[in-house]
Amino acid sequence: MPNQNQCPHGGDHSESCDACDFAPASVWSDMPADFMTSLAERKTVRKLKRGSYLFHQGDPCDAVFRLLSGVLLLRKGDHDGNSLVVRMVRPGSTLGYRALVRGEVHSVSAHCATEVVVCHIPARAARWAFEQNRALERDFVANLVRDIDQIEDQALNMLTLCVRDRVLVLLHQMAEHFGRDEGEALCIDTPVSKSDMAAMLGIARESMSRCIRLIEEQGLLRFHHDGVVAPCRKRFQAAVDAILGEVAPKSEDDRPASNG
Amino acid sequence: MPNQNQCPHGGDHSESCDACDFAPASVWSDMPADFMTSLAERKTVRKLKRGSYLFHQGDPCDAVFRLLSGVLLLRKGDHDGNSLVVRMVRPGSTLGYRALVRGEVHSVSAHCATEVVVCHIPARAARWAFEQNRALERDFVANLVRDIDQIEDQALNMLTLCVRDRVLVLLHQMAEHFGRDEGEALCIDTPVSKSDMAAMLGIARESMSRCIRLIEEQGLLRFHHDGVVAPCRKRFQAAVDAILGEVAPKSEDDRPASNG
DNA sequence: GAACTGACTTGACGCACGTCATGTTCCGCC
DNA sequence: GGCGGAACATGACGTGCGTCAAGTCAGTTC
Repeated sequence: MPNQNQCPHGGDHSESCDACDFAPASVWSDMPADFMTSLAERKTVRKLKRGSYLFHQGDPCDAVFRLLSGVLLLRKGDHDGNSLVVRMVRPGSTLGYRALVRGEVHSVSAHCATEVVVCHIPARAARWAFEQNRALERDFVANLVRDIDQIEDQALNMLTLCVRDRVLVLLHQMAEHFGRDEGEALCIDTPVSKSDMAAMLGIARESMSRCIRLIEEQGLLRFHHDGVVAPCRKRFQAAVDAILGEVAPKSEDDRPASNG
Repeated sequence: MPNQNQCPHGGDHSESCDACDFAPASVWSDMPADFMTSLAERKTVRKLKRGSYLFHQGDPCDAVFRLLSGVLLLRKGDHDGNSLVVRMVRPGSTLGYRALVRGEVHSVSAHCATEVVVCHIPARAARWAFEQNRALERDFVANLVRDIDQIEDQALNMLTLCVRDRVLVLLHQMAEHFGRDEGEALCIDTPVSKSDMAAMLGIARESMSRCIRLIEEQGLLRFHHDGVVAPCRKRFQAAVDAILGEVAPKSEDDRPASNG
């Protein structure tokens, strides 16, 4: 992968907002400078506290957002405690695009799992940007497709896996973005609470607790209040591979599968 | 060796091929005539028997398809019996677009629940079409977004609803497209078997059977080998409303359902 | 420190649903 | 007609997980 263009926020711009969108590995990263400057004039930065909402399910969609820092949880259902977390949004992602395309209302609520900083791009500015720049739109579509794939995979996991396996898979996914190696071990700085994780998996908080104990007894992971540690990364990886291997064999070999 | 009637351009189907994409309520319907003519030269019609596959999970994506008649089930998992049905594709829909965007392989298998006729549009022709016609691409993206919403709703239902409710909701969705009024009653000509429905809901076939008996005892529906009948449409509707009202307190279901 | 509060844990219990095993019905085929 | 194989149905049984109810722990406030 091409390693990486630095953020050109060399001090030309007084606000962090002006720098935000030049982060690497973003749909915005390849846009011409004048285009970005022009876009920068139309956007603002917002900071939200943990627990607050960026937008609610049912709100009209009047902007797209790029998440600069923190973690958002997209919740569906009643915007009170019992909702289900559809997706976790990490820094660098842009959201609200779907509702923009639909031109309707948000189908999810965006809940701040941590303190959050977002770049707010008004719908008109976003539409203008797409009009100006077809490559940008293409990138968004590609993101959209990735989203669907992810959602489908997740839905499949939810339906086919038991709670223990769901927890392991979720933490494995989190490790991709929040994990760091420490010798043999793998430390995952989970940005969300255990309750939130339960909501992401569509399970009861109590089940989550029981499951945590089970996983700890099996020696796969150790849970602390500020994160999760896999004492042996390979063992953890092997466990996850075993889970996902069963669901999607994907290989060509037609096993006899003498079912029944 | 399965004898898939691969129907090349020519023979009896050449005419229907040229006509196929001009069906109303389609992403293709607003395209200029010369554009469509040009596109028509690049596509072919294929006919597949019930039970065969249009493409398999893992196959490279080399085309998009528009379903002309019949019903396809997009399955995920092992391509044997135990797979889960991710989505049902009805005539008029175009599929394979996501894999085209990704430029990778199909993430699902397309299984013919009935005899099926599709219009086969090679990937290059599709890309050419998008290049030529931005509105077409926009429409596809809009479809994509609708897909996501649908998948998310479905996933939410799967997680939150009990089996009985899932069955009722599924049949309610089917009624939108395959239902017809007969006085007080509502007849749903289900294009898929009960086993397939079970796979769509992620439940065991036996659970489906038990659930059918329960629903019949409650007088909501009556199942026959060639379809399902709701003796009283309003009562059925009320039952579904009660189910969805709890889960999604937002505004009512607003699907154009313009396709026939 | 004590009291309070929210996040998490633990146990008891029940039920919905999957699994296994065995009918039953339907339908094509010789 | 009778046979054989799908598709479906039914019953027995085990269990995973949700629910309820209590208990523990950590961080806050006074």
